[in-house]
Amino acid sequence: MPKSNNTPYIIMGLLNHEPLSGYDIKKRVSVTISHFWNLGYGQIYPALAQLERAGMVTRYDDPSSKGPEKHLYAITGDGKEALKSWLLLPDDKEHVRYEILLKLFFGGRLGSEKNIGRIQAFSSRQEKNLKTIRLFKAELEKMLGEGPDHLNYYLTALFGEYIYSAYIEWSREALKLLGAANK
Amino acid sequence: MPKSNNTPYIIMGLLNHEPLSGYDIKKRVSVTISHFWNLGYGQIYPALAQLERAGMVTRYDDPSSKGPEKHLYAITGDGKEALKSWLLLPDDKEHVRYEILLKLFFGGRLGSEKNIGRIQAFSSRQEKNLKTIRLFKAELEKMLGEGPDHLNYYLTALFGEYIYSAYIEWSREALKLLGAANK
DNA sequence: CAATTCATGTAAGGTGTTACATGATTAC
DNA sequence: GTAATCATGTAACACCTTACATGAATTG
Repeated sequence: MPKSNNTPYIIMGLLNHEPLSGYDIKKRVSVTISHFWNLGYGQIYPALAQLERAGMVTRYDDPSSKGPEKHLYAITGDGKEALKSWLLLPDDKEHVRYEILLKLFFGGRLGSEKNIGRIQAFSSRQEKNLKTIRLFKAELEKMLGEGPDHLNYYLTALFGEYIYSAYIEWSREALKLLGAANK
Repeated sequence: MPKSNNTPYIIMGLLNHEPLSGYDIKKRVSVTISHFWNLGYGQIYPALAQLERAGMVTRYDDPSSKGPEKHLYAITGDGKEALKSWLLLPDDKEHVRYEILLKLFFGGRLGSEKNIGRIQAFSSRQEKNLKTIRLFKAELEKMLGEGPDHLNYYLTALFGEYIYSAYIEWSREALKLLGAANK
């Protein structure tokens, strides 16, 4: 999805709570927003350098770090402003890409076994995702009273729960239809 | 999502039924698989040229076409083989990107009005998508007896119905929670 | 007669993934 | 002592989007 470039805003959104290193950012992203928007190191480190050049964040070295040097980044006033204007913009439509549906769509002549196996693997993957997001959601539920942020975090976890459940329900229905056609 | 390069296989999958032009392919994609994998002209035309060079498709000019010249492409034996091996490969995990969740996640301090408006716009969009996919699904339902392909097409439309419905249900629940927090 | 659709393609630029390179510290 | 984790970054490449360029035929 070129032309969006949300990467710097994701970073600034995280830095808006506390200073973090590139490595920290990657971990935060992995456990929270990676379900709906993932980032790699190859995006994070260059974006941090660019944000620093633009005066959106400032860098300083963590004195308490052992081992490799740790660079912490903090958001500046300009960064906060930029983050806010981005938040006020309307959101672009969602982008999805399901290779499983591509192979299902074109794989009618493959025999139902192949298609059944494919859907079963998909369903198992989604069961795992559902478990993960439910743990996360349960954590957030405990903190719902603590300010407006937690409700919003909770809503994104709830989204995941709805979607993963829908994947699983579709799988069950699809397997039923394929099984019936097989006889 | 670089490194997948499913574009040529999508094209060959479509050509496996009948010869088509680049323009035709774009239209087919739009009404069928665009819900889970879209392609632009900037991908289709170069991919067709490359497939021709690789001997996967052959090109000939449509004699019956009026106006601009129309180039039809047909799949070759090599192309059919390549398509089949791709179909037998396991599928890569799904890739999703929801800008709305990004802005929800970071937008807790914006005030619930903004967040409510965002979700309402999202929900309307999904209502439209749901209507579209239901029309498509109804068409396919009529043809379910006509060979194994139609069941598979139907399953992808069913997927869309499940997902769009889940989006809408989540929206309703999220709006309820935001409304309650607002009081 | 104006707008839309038919029809093909290229070029530029941005985004995202993967592999590579490096090395210290901690846990088992 | 070996594996995993901490930690930073670069480079190459592939992919995708957008804008551009062109022009005929059809529909209202």
